[in-house]
Amino acid sequence: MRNISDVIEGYLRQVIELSERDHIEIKRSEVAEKFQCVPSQINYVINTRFTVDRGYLVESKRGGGGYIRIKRIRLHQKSDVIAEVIERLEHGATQVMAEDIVFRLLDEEIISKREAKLILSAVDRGTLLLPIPTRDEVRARILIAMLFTIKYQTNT
Amino acid sequence: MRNISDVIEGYLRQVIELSERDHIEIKRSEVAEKFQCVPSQINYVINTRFTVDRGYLVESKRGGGGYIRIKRIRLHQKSDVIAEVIERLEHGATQVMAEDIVFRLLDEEIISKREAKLILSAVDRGTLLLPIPTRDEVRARILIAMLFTIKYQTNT
DNA sequence: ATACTTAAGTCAAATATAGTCAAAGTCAGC
DNA sequence: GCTGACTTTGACTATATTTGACTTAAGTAT
Repeated sequence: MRNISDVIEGYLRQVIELSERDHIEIKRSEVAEKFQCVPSQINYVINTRFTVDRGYLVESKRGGGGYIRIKRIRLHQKSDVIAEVIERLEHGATQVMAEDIVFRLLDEEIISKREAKLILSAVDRGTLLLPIPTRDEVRARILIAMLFTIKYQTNT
Repeated sequence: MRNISDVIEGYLRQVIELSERDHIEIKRSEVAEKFQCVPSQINYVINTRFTVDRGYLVESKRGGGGYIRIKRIRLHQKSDVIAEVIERLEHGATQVMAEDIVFRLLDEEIISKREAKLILSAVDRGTLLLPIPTRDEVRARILIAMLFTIKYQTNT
């Protein structure tokens, strides 16, 4: 039996998927009601699953007529996605950040599944086996190096 | 009467066998309950019996809705070459060694040109930026991790 | 302006899982 | 009986989720 957070995540993803626009607007209390949970659970789902690293942007408004708006950031220029991602890595990368980024690149079809696995295995904490904060710094450098390789790749 | 670890191993094997999918998900506490043992016994069984060498890959998640997922993996056709190469890496890898190995894998058509570049960029001394001998050790671990990924591909 | 109403946000405690590690137990072979 | 490999056990740790009390912001009525 799955947990409710994953169910809500799946629901929101689907709503975004089926939407004509590039963003959706939800009412926190309604979604909470639909899934029989407290409203702050929706914040939890959004904070843990709809992050910038995963390619989402969230805005909201309180008070009467309030809403939570979730946008999918789909950049069609691959190099833009990579450049953006590299910028986020400048100050070190935790394993979770790395995973989010790699899954996003996979999702955007910039890398293949096999390449994703390759990258993730390279930057896994069990592979690097270095003390923090060196580990996060090395991880960031490896990711940046690999992303550069992908970005400036010749088609041969 | 066999020991409980063997019994649990047999049970899990059977569950995998009967499963439609190539992986199963279990709840550690439920299996422990079923066999009247402490939960960490399940970890013991998994660590000693469902290893990569025996063709399994294990993932898990903690917290509410947590699980342990056991996957079967399929050997890459060229796994012998990879195994041989990994052996050479056991005691650290200089950049030159890494390059030799990657070129050989490319030559044997085990990896693509793009993958070769990806790997080389990850283990470049300018990327790792660590002092010797740590650098050669980390480089070896990264290479081994990536080669393992190539060697063992899951069926999905 | 001020007070009231309606939302969403924050944060920490409670809960639910799984992981690690080392001590203690078991058993086969010498 | 002794030794070593393997197994069993449980205390402690790590991580993810759920819940609710309290806070903050925006709109509305007086």
